[in-house]
Amino acid sequence: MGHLCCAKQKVKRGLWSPEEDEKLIDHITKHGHSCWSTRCGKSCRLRWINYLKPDLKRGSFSAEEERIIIDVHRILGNRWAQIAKHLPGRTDNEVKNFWNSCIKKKLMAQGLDPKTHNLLSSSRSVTTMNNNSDELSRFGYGQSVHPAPFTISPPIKSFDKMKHTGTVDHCGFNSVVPNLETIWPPLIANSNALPSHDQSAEGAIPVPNFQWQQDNMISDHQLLMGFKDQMIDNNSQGSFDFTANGGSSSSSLDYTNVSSSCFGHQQASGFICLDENIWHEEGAMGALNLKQGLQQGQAHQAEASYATTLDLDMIESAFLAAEAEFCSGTTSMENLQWDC
DNA sequence: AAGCTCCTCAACCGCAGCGTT
DNA sequence: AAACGCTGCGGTTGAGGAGCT
Repeated sequence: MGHLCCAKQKVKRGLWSPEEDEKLIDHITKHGHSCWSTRCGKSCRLRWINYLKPDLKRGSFSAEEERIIIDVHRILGNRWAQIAKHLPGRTDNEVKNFWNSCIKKKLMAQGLDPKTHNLLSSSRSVTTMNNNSDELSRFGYGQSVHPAPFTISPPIKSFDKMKHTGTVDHCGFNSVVPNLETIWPPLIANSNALPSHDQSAEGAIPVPNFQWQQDNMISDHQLLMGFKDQMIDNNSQGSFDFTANGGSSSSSLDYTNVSSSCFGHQQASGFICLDENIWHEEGAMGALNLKQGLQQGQAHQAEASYATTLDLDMIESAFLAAEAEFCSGTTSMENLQWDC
């Protein structure tokens, strides 16, 4: 490996000796980390950032860290530095190595494309989604499916698709769309239906099942569902949780910048963009589980307001702001949110 | 024990963006 | 405006260790 600047400066390259590490630590202790000179500056900087900094967490990644990496990667892609900001004590290099050596393989073993987090299988030929057992079993519903991570599209891309692809033309999306109801009118909700999802999660409040339909799809790969004016506890943050119908798996969506509102507000609105693998993994049915902050007894109101008017410009600007905040690392996955 | 393969991860490369001259 | 240097990032490499035959 020829490091250009090293070759020019005729400085040492290769693995670092303990003595050099000591020297570097000593130098930084005395002079700070803004003066790189003797060894190649670039190499020193890297050594410090990736290995010597005192606040670095060593050792293997925890299950929680792994989950965070997968979840953030789903949103940001290979932006390792951004991902690492959500893992205190971990470096971008470390996260990248862990992804390449471990997580990638795990996802592939689950039949998921590590780049898109979608199913690798090309058997996606949804034309009509009926609530019958054949259709449901075709998409895994009612069977024992492996726990499926939910895939959330990067919000900006979602909007690009919504606004610019022909796929949504039939929904009238290219014209001025006064409300989201025009693109997902048939969220069938039966207010009397009993929830059948996992209610064991603390604070979970069930809402009636609804049925995914092709009309709810905003592109070949995405579904859209929305909510409006959901009652929120004044003192808590509203967050939303998708739970597989039947309770086979649960994946928090808190961080997906899909939830909205809530501090100091009584009501929240927003929408959720879901990738196709939810369709596949969870079958035709899903249940929205309003996890925390919602007041008991408000489930019907939440259900009834799925398909009501939302201002797209407002949502887009909220998305942009949320993404910027999220990418800057100033917002953790747990509290990413915005006011509507 | 030797040889081989596979895996991990520290380190390097090349590029882009930014500030300074 | 152009040249230059610095910094930060994502992709890639390869040394060394573990495991297997």
